[in-house]
Amino acid sequence: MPAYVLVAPDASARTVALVDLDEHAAETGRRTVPDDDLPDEVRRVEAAHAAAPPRWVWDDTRTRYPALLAAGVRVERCHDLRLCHAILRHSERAAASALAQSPPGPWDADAVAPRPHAPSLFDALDDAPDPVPAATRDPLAELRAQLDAVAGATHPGRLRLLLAAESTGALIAAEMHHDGLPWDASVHDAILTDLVGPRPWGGARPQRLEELADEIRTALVAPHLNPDSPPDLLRALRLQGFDVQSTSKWEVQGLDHPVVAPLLEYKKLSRLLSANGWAWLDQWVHDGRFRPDYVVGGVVTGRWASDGGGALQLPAQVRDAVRADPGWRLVVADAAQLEPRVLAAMSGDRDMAAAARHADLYQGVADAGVVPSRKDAKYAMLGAIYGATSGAAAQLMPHLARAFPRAVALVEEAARAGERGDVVTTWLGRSSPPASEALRVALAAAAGEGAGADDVRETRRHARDRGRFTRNFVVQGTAAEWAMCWMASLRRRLRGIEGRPHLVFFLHDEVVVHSPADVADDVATAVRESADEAGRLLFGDAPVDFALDLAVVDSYAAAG
DNA sequence: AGAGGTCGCGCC
DNA sequence: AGGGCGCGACCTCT
Repeated sequence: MPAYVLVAPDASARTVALVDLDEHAAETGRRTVPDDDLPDEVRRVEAAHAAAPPRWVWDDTRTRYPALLAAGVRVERCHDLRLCHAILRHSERAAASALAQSPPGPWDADAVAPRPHAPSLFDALDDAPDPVPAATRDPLAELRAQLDAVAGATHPGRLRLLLAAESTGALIAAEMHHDGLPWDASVHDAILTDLVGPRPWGGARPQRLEELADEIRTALVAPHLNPDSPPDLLRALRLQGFDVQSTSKWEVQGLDHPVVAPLLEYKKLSRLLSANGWAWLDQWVHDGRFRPDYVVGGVVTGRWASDGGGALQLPAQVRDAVRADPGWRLVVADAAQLEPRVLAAMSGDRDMAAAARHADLYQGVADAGVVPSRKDAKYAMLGAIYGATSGAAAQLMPHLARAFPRAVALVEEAARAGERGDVVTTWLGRSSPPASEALRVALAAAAGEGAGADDVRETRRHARDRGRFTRNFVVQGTAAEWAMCWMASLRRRLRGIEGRPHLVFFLHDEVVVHSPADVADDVATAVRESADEAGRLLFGDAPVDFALDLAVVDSYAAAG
């Protein structure tokens, strides 16, 4: 059993204590190490336990790890008390634990002052007190509370895996920020120049956008129209006799008018320019690297969010600027139709798993004769997962329910639970937020006598909204767990490959590894083996394949 | 002037 | 259609 090593701030927060902890046994060997010496101490301990790497237990990877990375230290494993507390606090599977039953304390998010940024000049002027000083948080006591909660949980093994995956995610997020995504600013500049003309001086509109703005004004007979103003645009469209409710792409597309083509192109280009234009390049790309902050656990379902630069929304148009360094390659892999595969595995639906044996799951469903075409299969499957209530997807649902009764029943039950106001839980044990107070009150009122018809209708609508959320939650959340296990497994394998190939990007069901060219094939193998391992870690021997689309490329745009 | 809300649209 | 996000721009309110 590997030793736990605890990093604990003392009252002054200037030193840390290292404690060898054998699970619940008494601590031994407490030693106090000044913050400045921590990188060397970590290096020493990691080397001493190379065979069975220690698990560093600390309050918050976001605040601890960057300094270690800057000093050239990589930690093998950790337990992030902040992230794990958040999971255990809300998980139905640990609801009976002392941790879950205790009142909100210093480890709960809203009680802890966020400290994502480096101390700045203004911190000294900020007289708002830290709601919970770090010294009131006792990492050793919290670790014990968390281990107790896991030990007493239903499915403790799954919960343990979730906490390990989440914590490794925190390590990876910090490492990806540290290493950065290779970004060629000259390629990015060329893409922009090609689309809209050279970068204008100051805040002026680039040439192509100015031309399009003129075309729009002419077509709408509105010489002073500002195409960036939705109200202006809406007024002008209505003056042309169109009964439109908004200026959205979807509504404009349906119109028959000369303004449509230039307006849609204008929207596309101005969007690109404002989101990922020259200003973005200036702000986010330095020394050939894009370094967003990844926010582990930033989405309720367990997906990551990002902070800065819109890292998880990089449009296809600029992906060609992601280039491997000379002598390096990008290994790009995404899990094909991850969510339906996850649904097949978690529901134990063997017929759906058989369809997932096909590298293209949707084609597999079509081939099985469930629906006429691949396109129908995709619509139906996404409809089942997202909760389509109308249109083609809803029409296909009965076919899907007949062919894959267990899979459809799983999402239907999740939806019904959400509509009742219940909490739902992913495969590994992350629970959804509770229903809003408003919904609970409304449900209780609607169940009583004398409820007005309008109120009942409104309550049903609200309940169905939440049902769609909980339906999706169990699948999206479990897919996020699979992805985290995939990435954690990959990280471990990459450490065994020469030349330090490293993860540089993660996007829900897709990873990018920056790899020395001569080991790129080994990396590709590691990516595939990791996907298999993730499937086994979550679902054991469930006969579901997790197919990957994988490419070894110089440019991100060349993948997929 | 600044905060907060909404729209619109990029990604999965 | 239907779930989850982030972010910039515009707009309104204070």
